Amino acid sequence: MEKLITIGEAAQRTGLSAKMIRHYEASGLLKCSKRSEAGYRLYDSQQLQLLGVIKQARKLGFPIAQIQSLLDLLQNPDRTSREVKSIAQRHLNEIEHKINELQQMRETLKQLSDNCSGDENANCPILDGLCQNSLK
Amino acid sequence: MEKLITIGEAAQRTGLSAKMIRHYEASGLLKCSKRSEAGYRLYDSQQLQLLGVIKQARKLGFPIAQIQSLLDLLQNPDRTSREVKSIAQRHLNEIEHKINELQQMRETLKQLSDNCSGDENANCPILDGLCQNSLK
DNA sequence: GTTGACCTTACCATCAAGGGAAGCTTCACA
DNA sequence: TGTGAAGCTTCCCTTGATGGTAAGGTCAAC
Repeated sequence: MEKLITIGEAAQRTGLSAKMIRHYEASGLLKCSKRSEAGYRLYDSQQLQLLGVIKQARKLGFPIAQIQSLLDLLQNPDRTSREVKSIAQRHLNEIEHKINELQQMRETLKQLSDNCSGDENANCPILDGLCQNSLK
Repeated sequence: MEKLITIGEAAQRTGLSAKMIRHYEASGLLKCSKRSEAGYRLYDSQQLQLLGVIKQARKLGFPIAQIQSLLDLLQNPDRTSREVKSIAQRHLNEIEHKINELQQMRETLKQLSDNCSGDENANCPILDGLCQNSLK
């Protein structure tokens, strides 16, 4: 006899919020199979495990759609690690792209900021930089 | 006699989309002062300049609310560069925080990915990593 | 005078997350 | 047995920057 838990306990165990567990369900990630007579969602330990996977994947920044694919692969014994790695690689590229964008911003902003005295004076290289005419 | 331009030309000159110029106006960033008889927005060169500032600031990732403050300071002769620098510094911290988060994700993901053979095998360290039981 | 490019407003979607309302259920304790 | 608190349900709204689309008015060139 499998122990079933309510959404609140599942939330506590996984570190997700009950709100988000319902949201993931609505997004098609993990449909809850059982309900109590009163309509409460009931999760077994396998589903709890999958919720844990969702939590970990979100922590790594995977978008819902990719988590969907990962969950599918996880539950498919015919998967290949190539398929999994491909998803991870795509996400890794995405992450690196974002890092590059942010580093670009940081460099530019840091240069402007370093040139700014930050005192009572109205003159400001940061504003000057923003006014730099890039108009066509 | 100042030359006035329509939103389409302003968009072209600044690199913003007409859509976003209207959006910035709705957000209170830059209200367009003049309309043609037919109701078309008309921008003078000073406003075009400010739109350019908005464009540059967005390029650096500043959120609308901070751009609001920057525009206010830009147009206020009594500003101090300290105020400007403070805004830039806050945003810089924000950027660095995001970079750190992403780098964290990258490291973890890269480790998992490097351990994955990416072949026909079903066994996959990436999935194993995601299943890593973090349940309470 | 018609066509095509441009403008207007208004509404909807994205993405992950959360807020809050209104109403039902469960449980513990007096 | 009653009551109150805590937990659950669904539904709708908000965030932030951006884009899409629709329905309609305007302007200029041919």
